[in-house]
Amino acid sequence: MIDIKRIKADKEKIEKALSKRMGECSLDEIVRLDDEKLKLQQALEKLQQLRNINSKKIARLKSNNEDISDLVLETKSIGEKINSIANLLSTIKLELNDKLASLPNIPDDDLVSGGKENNQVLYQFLKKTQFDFLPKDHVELEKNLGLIDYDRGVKLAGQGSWIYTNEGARLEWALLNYCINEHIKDGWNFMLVPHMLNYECGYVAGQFPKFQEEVYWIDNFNDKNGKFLLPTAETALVNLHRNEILDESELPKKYFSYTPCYRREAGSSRKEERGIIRGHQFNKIEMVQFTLPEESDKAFEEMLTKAENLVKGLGLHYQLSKLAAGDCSASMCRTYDVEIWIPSMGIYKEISSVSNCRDYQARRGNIKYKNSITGKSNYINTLNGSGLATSRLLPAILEQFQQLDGSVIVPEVLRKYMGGLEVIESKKKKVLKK
RNA sequence: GGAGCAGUACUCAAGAGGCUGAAGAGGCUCCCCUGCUAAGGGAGUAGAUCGGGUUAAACUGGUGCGAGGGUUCAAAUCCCUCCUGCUCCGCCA
Repeated sequence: MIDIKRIKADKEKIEKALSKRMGECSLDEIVRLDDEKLKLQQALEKLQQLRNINSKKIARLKSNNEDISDLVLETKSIGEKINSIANLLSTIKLELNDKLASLPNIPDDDLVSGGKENNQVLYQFLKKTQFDFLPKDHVELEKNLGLIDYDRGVKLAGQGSWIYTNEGARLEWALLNYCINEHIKDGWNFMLVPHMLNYECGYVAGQFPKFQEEVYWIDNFNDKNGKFLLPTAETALVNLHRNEILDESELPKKYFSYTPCYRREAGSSRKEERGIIRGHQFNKIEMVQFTLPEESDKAFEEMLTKAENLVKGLGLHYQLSKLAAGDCSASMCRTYDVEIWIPSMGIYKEISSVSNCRDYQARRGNIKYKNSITGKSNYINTLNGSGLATSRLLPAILEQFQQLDGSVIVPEVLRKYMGGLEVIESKKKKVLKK
């Protein structure tokens, strides 16, 4: 949610900034609605004041046994006016709120406009893997090595579902453990959150109302108390302090969580998203940080570094991309993606998306902090970043670290989570090295 | 899932249609006394939010007693719906 005062103070500038991500954009209607809202509110409050005064007067007269009938009649008609204005006001407020809530966040000044095609690669770690043999793609490797059972996944849950089997499950689990332990080492707070959330969570995160059809609803979302399966742990973590006023001394607050992410992904199966690259349920560890406004840029760098270090630790080739305004999700002011090299496809796939949301979600969720000097409260800043999407890391590891004989070298940092396993080999000649 | 009870500020709590602009206690802040602990005395303490006002304050109006509606000139108080907690019953890894 963008601050309406900011919109009114700086309309053209904000319109221009928003047009970087959504094309032509006019805020005239929003400004008009807010003006009208203020006018009605002032009229309403005047009448309310009058009614309060009269009511007191009635109480006094009545205790003296004086006649109150005229005053009651007059006050009653004030009450009727109040009702009609209040109704009008609440309609306008709803309309204004709908319009404001559907605006995306203001992209940072340094972002280029346009969509994905304008993303800039900032950095590459290591080089593309060179093979002196014909490398296999991850689906083939997963099948040969018995790591993923696609057929039975489909049998159990339909298209877009799979089963991690044996060493595949262990590798995935090792990746999760690796990430979790690194975050704990960095002093972040580990949270295991509910996977079924209420509507408010999606709204605060900025995913609703726009994307409310892209999550799985346990109940109908028209039902006020309906719940949905979270599409990312961000949706839960960002809501941790909803409607709270935190003490400045508690900040920053750093949380991470592991959850599967449940997404409909309707109609999005393409060739380069075969297999485990995109599905209806994938594993991800998500970081969320709550900071003072003046510290969110620093926090952004911290989270980006953390995400990158996790990939570096695995020894994988990746690139860092700065997203163009139109490619950032609606709630975010800026987003950098960590993208992993998938040799068989010849492309880089996102495994972490680190974003600064500034006060957009905090406004939606009424998340504030109290300034220790002025005693005043102000909106907090929120940031989020994957650390990391393990379900995409696994295919990258298989493809980048595959050997001529079809085996795959296990990254060193993962071995301790896999009983010392160094190489994943085909079942028939599997050897456990020490 | 069913039944009963409850939800008031940082915490506990009084409150049963107008003198509540929410008593009282604890806590917290400040001051005094004693003196580095403990104890005692005094003062302050609705935070939040939306307006008006101001360079900023001061000042000022509205909202507010779990949430949302309703009744009434007037609601913490009466009525309805919902949410949450506790107790009991049912079900159950």
